[in-house]
Amino acid sequence: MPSRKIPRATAKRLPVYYRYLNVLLNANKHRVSSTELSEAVQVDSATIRRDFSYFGELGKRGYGYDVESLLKFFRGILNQDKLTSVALVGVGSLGSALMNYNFHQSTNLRISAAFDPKPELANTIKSGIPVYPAAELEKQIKEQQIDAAILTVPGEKSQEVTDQLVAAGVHGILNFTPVRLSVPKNVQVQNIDLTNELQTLIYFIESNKAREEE
Amino acid sequence: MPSRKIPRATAKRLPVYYRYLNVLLNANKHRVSSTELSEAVQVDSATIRRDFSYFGELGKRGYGYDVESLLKFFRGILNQDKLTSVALVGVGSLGSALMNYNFHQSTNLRISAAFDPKPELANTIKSGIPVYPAAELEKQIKEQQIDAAILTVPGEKSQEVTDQLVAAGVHGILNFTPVRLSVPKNVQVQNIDLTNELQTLIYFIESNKAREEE
DNA sequence: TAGATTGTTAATCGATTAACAATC
DNA sequence: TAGATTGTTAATCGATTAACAATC
Repeated sequence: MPSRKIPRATAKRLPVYYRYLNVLLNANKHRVSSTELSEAVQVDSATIRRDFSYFGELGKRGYGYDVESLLKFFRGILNQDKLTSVALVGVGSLGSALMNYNFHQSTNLRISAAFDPKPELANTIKSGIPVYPAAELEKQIKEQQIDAAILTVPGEKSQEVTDQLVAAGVHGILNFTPVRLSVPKNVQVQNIDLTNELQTLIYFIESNKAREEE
Repeated sequence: MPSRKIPRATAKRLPVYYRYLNVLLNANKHRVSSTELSEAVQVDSATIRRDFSYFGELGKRGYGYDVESLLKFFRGILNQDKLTSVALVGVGSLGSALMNYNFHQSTNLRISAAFDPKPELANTIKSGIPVYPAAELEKQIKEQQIDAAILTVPGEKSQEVTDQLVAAGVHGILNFTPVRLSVPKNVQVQNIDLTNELQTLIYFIESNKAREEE
């Protein structure tokens, strides 16, 4: 039902488009051109048209794109037409913050189960999400047919927990630990390394300064 | 003292290399080849050699790279030879988690000031970091000569706060809000959009499944 | 028809990688 | 010298973008 092979760079922009289309809908706009979109999402208009074109001829020449139908289309592409349940493993301070984070408000995603080995957390409810002991990980993930997990455990535990997640049938991991996980090739990993991001930012700032001093 | 123009993709990998070199140092390894490094950091060995070569001839043919001297070199490149102070604006649950996050352990970075408009937080200390009222933002940033800020305010406030940060002299922002900030071109922004990351992950999982069913 | 904007061709750019001469 | 591994050339790949014919 979707289409051929979508470039990775395009896939990463889809949520950006999707979000802005929702903004337009709420503002009661019915049409939008690639140029208008371009300004709002800071992506070149030709790139936007190219991105859209991977999915077919979604616009009308001389007119632009119909907000509602485009939104409806992307809703399907991004699996936003059904609720997706996600697990979170590691209820430390970052994990807790993410449990409290409102993914659900803007998307059809929710964290439906959290796991942590600390006995005092077992079988409690945090930010409306049940917290299970680590031992129940496989059972719950299978029962709830969870496909994706957010990994916020300490780095030393991350590979071990990953193996358990994979064994339980998870196909994607959003990895907040600095460890490069090894997973079978049918499992997706997206790394979010906060230290690296901050370090890179500092690097760019400093090299920018150096460049300006010329 | 550094060198010419480093490609963006290379710059983003520098912290990854840096971290692993520290691991090697702690493990008392004195030399490493691009092939060994490649396995650990999951980057092609030719890419690693190319990356390093932007900074000069850092290795010895037939031998590899000397861990200690490479580390020393990258320490300079990544400004890890001096302490860098960073501000955090928006002490919500994500902000609090980041204040508690141990950037400082693995790098020479620390959050030295946090800001929040909530009166009950003003002039308290959280996770060892002083929290100032929003009104003191410009004053503190200037006094502490802070160059980079972590932005964890609600999306609606983000542009306003960004303008204040820029006015106060900040040159880089790690933006956790979904808003695409507009900043002067001498200011760096790195976006970390958690909702997008999760949505993209789900997209990849689903399209992988679709591909496997063939 | 005149004006606007798409979808796509072709050019360009940036990043990755295979392969190997240089050399420790 | 023989073996190993770099640094770099050249090829390839993937992503971006200018430009414009197609067409609403």
